[in-house]
Amino acid sequence: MVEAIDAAQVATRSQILEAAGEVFAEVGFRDAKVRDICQRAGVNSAAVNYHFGDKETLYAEVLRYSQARAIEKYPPLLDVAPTAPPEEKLRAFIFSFLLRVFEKGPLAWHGKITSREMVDPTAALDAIIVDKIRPMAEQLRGIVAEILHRPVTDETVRLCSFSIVSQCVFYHHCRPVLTRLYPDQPPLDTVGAARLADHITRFTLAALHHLPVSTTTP
Amino acid sequence: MVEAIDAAQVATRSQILEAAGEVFAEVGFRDAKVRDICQRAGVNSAAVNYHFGDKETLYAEVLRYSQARAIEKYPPLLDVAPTAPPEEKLRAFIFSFLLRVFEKGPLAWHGKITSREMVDPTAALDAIIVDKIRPMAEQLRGIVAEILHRPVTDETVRLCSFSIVSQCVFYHHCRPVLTRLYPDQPPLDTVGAARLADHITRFTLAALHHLPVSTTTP
Amino acid sequence: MVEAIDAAQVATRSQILEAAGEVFAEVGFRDAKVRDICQRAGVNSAAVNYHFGDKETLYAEVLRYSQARAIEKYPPLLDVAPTAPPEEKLRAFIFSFLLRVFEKGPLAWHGKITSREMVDPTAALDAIIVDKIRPMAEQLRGIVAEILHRPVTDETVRLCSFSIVSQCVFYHHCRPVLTRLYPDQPPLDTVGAARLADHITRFTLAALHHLPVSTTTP
Amino acid sequence: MVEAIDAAQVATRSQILEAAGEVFAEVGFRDAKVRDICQRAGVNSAAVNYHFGDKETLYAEVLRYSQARAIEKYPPLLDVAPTAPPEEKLRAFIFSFLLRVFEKGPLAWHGKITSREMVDPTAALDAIIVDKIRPMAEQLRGIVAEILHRPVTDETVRLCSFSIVSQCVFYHHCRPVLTRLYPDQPPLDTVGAARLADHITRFTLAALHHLPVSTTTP
DNA sequence: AATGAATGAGCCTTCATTCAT
DNA sequence: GATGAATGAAGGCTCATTCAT
Repeated sequence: MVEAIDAAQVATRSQILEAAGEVFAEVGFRDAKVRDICQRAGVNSAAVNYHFGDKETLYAEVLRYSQARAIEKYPPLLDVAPTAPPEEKLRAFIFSFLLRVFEKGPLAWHGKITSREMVDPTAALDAIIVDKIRPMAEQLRGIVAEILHRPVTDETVRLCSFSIVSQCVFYHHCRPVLTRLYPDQPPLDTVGAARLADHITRFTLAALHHLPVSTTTP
Repeated sequence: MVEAIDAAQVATRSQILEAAGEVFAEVGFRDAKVRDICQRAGVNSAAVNYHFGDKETLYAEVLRYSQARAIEKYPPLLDVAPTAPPEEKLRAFIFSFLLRVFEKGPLAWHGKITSREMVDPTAALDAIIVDKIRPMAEQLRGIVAEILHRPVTDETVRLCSFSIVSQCVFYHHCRPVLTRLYPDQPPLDTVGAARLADHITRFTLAALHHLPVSTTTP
Repeated sequence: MVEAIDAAQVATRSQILEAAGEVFAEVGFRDAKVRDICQRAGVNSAAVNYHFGDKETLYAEVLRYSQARAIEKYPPLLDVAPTAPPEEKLRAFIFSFLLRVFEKGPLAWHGKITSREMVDPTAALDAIIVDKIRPMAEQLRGIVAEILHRPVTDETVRLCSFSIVSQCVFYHHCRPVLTRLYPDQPPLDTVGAARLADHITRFTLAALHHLPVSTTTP
Repeated sequence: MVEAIDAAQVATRSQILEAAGEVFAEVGFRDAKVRDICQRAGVNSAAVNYHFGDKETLYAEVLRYSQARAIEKYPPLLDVAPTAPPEEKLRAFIFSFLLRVFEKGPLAWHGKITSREMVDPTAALDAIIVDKIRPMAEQLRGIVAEILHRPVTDETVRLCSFSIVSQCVFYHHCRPVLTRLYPDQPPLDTVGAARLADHITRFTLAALHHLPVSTTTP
C-alpha cells in the first residue's frame, strides 16, 4: 500500500522528468515553460515546485538523469574486454558515444540537452563534468596514449583526443546546419551511427598510426 | 546636413550592432535584453525597435554583420595561391577558420554567436548558410577531393570534410567544458591558433593520406 | 482506547495552537504560513485544515485561547478585595494589564496578537470584544467613576478610561518604535512592568484627583 | 514642452502614490495587490515596477511621502510662538498630533499606515524614525522637562512623554476596537480632535503639575 | 530623428486547501 | 484519525514593444 503511494509519487516525478527533458531539449532552458512541461506530463503547474523546488533544480535533475541513463545504457566501452587492443577500445568508445548522442525515444533529448549545455553552460554543468565527462576524457586519453605509445600527459595525446571527441559531438552540435546543408540525408539511426563510427574510427586510426612527430612541441 | 544626420544615424546603428553582438555572444539571443544592449550602446531603449524593427531582426543583422566581417578579415584561403597544392590550401583553410573563431576584440563575438546559432538555430541561420557556410563547405570538399583523388560528391569526401570542420569548431563549441576540464590552459590567442592549426592539419593529412579504402560503402 | 485517541487528538490540537500563537505573533495573520505552523508543531501540513477547518478559524481559536489564558492567569483585579478603595483597584487593573501584555514564555504571544488585531482586525475581533474587552472596559469605567465621583456614563469618565488604557497598550503597540528610539532599554520583564504600573498609576491618579471641571461639555 | 512631459510623469507617480496610500492603509502591505493599486490609479500594472522598482520600494515611498505631507501640513507646534509657555506648546503638540492622525481626504491614510507600521514594522520604519519621529520625541521631552523643571534625560520625563504620546496614538491604533465598543460615537473630525486634544491636555497637565515625587527611581 | 514613458502579455512561484489512501 | 501528494488560483515581476512628443 505504502509502496503504491511511493510508486505513484515516483511515477509523477518521472513523468515530469521525461516531459521536462523533451521540452528543455526542444527549446532550451530559458524558453521552456513550466506550464508546458507540466501539461505534457499531465500534472498540475505547481507540481514542479512541489517535487523539485524550482525550474532550475528541475533542469539540473534532468541533466543528471539524462547523463546517468545514457551512460548506463551505452557504457563507453560497451562489451569490449579490458584486454582488447586499444584500437578495439577506440572503436567501442566512438560507437557508444554516437549511440548516446543519436539515441531515439525516451532518451532522445540527452544529446540535445548536453549540446546546449556545452555551448551555454549553467551551474548544472560542473556536476556533470566531475561525475561523467572527466572520467570519460581520461579514459579516452588512456586509449590514445596506448596507441601512440606516449604518456597520457603528453600534449599530443590531449590534442588527438580532442580531435576524436570533436568528430563525435559534431553531428549533434551542428545538426541544424547539417540538415540544412544536406536535406536529403536521413536522420541518423543506429545503422547510420555504426557507419559513422566506422568512418571516424578509420579516419582517426589512420591519423594516429601515421602522425608525424610534432615539430612544435615546446 | 542630411548627410550629417545620416552619418549620425549610421553611427547609432553601428553602436547598437556592436553592443548587441557582445551581449548576444555573452548570454545568447533569449537571455539578451534589449535594455542591456541599448544601455551598453549608450542609446535609448526604443532605439532597437526604431532602427531594426524588433529584437529578432536585430539579431539577424548582427549575425550577418559578424559573418561578413569575419570572413572579410580572414578569407578561407588567406593568401594561398590558387595553384598551391591542396595540402597548402587545407592548412590555410583550417588556420583561417580558427582565426575567425578565436578572434579577439571587436569581432570576438563572432565565434560565440555562430556556435550558439548552430546548436539553437533561429530563422537567421538559413541566410547565413546560403551566403557563407555552403560556399565554404563546397570549397573544403573540393580540397579534400583533390587530396583523396576522388569526386567531390563521394561520401568519403563529405565525411572527411566533416571530420575537419568538426575539429575546428570543437574548441569553441565546447569551450565551457574545456576550460573546466583543463583550467590551466590559457585562452587561445593567435599563436595558440597557429599551433592548433598545425595539429589539426597534421592529424588530418595523416588521416587523408593513409585512409584505407572504405569497406562499408553501400 | 477512545480516550487515548482523544487525548492524542487534543494534544495535537494544543501543539498546533501553541505553534500558531507563536507564528501569528511573530509575523501576523497574513504572513503566517500554515506550513510553518504545522512544521513548528511537528504535525502534517494538512493538520490545520483537519482540526480547525481553515486558517482563519485557527486564528480565531488562537485569539480566544490566548485571551482566556491570559485573563485567567492575570485577572483584572488580581487579589484586590472588592471593598478596597478605587485607587487600589486602579493600580491592580493597570498592573494586571501590563503583566498580560508583557507575559513571557508560552503566553508571550498574547500581547502581540492582540495588538495586531486592534490595528488590523479580523472577524475574530468581535467575539473577543463581547467576551473580554467590553467587560473590562466597563470595570475600568466603574473604577474611574468612583474616583471622580461621577456617573459611569459621563463622557469625562469614558475619556479618562481611554487615557488609562492607552498608556497600558502603548508599550506593546509601539514597541518597534520604542526599541529603535531607545535601543539601550532592556525588554520589559515583570519588574519593569511593576515600575511601569507605578508610573502609570501615579500619573493617572494625579490627573484624576486634580482634573479641572470640564468646560467643554456640549 | 519638456516640462509638460515631466509634469505628466510626476502626475503618474503621484497618482500611484495616492492610490497606493489608500490601498496600503485599507488592507496593509501584504494584502495590497499591485494590480489593485494600479487600477485605482488608472495606470498599467507594470507602472509600479517602472516608477518605483518594486512593491516594497513603493511602500517605503508612500510612508515617507505620507509623513512628510502630514508634518508639513500640521507642524508639531502649529502657530505657537517659541516663547510661549510650555503648557501652550504641549496643547499645540497634542492638537497637531491628533489632526495628523485624524486627517480626512487625500491624507486620510497617513494615520492608518503609520499605525500598521508601528505594530508590524518594515524596513521602511527606520528612515521615518530618524527623519521624523526622533525629532518629535525630543521636542516633546523638551516641553515636558520644562513643565516638570527636570532635565530632559530624566526617566520621569521620558515616561511622561510616553504617557502623552500614548493617549494621542490610542484613538488610531485602537480605532477598530473603539468603533465596536461605542458604535454611536461619530468618527472624529476636526472639532472632535479639538475636544479630544482638550481632554488629553487637561488630563496631562493635571498629572504633570501634581505628580508626586517618584519613590521608585533607582 | 529619437526619446522616455507607458503598456500588456506572460512566467515563475507561493500557498491554502483538497483528496486518496 | 491522519497523512503526503497534488491542486488551482492568484500575485509580483520581467521585458519587448508602442506611443506621444
